[in-house]
Amino acid sequence: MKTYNHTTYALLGILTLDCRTGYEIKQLIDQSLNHFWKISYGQIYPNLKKLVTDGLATVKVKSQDGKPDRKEYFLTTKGKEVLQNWLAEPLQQITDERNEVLLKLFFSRHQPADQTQSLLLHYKEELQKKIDTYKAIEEMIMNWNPQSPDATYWLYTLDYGRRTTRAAIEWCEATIEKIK
Amino acid sequence: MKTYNHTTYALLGILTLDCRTGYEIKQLIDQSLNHFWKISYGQIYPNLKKLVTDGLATVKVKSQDGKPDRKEYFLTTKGKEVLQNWLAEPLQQITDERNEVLLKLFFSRHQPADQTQSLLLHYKEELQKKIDTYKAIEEMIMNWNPQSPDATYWLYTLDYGRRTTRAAIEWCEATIEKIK
DNA sequence: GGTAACATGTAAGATGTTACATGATTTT
DNA sequence: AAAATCATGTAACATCTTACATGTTACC
Repeated sequence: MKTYNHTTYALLGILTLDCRTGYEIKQLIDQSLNHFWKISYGQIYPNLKKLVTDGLATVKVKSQDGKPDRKEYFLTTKGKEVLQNWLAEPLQQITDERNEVLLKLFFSRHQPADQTQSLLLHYKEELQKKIDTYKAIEEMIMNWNPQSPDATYWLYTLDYGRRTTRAAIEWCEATIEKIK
Repeated sequence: MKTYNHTTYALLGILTLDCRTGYEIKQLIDQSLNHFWKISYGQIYPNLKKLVTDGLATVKVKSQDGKPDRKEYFLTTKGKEVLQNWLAEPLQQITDERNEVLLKLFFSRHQPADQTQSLLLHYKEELQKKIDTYKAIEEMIMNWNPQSPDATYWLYTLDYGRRTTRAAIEWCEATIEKIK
């Protein structure tokens, strides 16, 4: 069985929603997957094209008056199959963490203690902003369609973000105290 | 001020330890930074070379009998400065998460509930293995040199891993329950 | 005799980011 | 008049992974 990259799977998943153009996909990701998955136009457009050549999607060009043309993408049966097969596959990586704060902290004996403290303080503030974003995402999901069978799963991913971010904030506080 | 990539900063940091060759660096990272920073030989060797051409390190070739030649790298004053400047800089990204489990979960209405449960169960098991690794890393740090001024910071990074992983495990348990 | 540990490296390919390019309409 | 929104895309570059290539010694 052929394998595709993660970007492809993300696109296949999003196409099961009513999200059809590159532009819409980018927006949806920025609004609801952004906390655990990012994607740029430089990935979206070439990969959408590839979906079509691989037979995973079809495309229809729609002219709109007053607005630019839209290229609407639709999953094929094969595309849906590939998505479901991927879901059923075991995980490849658990987490692909690359944490810049921890990298800096690891070498922090080479800087004064107060500099390390402000590093952690800054990090804590960013994490608190993240918590605020989660609130905004939750509201967006609820406004969108809370009865949708998708919504339940989306809220689970949010809960993950909240719990782990909260744990990280607590770690920040504890570590700032220890450094004092 | 010129900027370098993260791999370069990681190498500069490691060269402040008594870790001098590409091989040793790889080992150290696999043993103690691995939970938040990974690196491959394909990054290490070319980047070490670049450190020298950029004037951040010098290299001495040592012949050993019975063993292959070692190329030992040493930080220059400029190298130490670049490291310290980077430590003092504000963070570029908070976290660069790309979480495959969450990506799958986000689209999990396209698979049966029991498949999603086993996805989470598998994830939970992997997280528990991670907790075990933290224990092993802690022992390694304590055996190495617990009095070292570095060790304190290393333990902080470990604590981060433990706290956030524990939170993730709790989330797994709660979410598996909810899906039932 | 085989494998693990020691040791250095390259080449190809996959993947991702950033900046640029275009252009209409709508809102401020 | 300027900026934001809608909409599509590319090219250059940065970065990372994987597989391959090479060779010795020590241990089982």
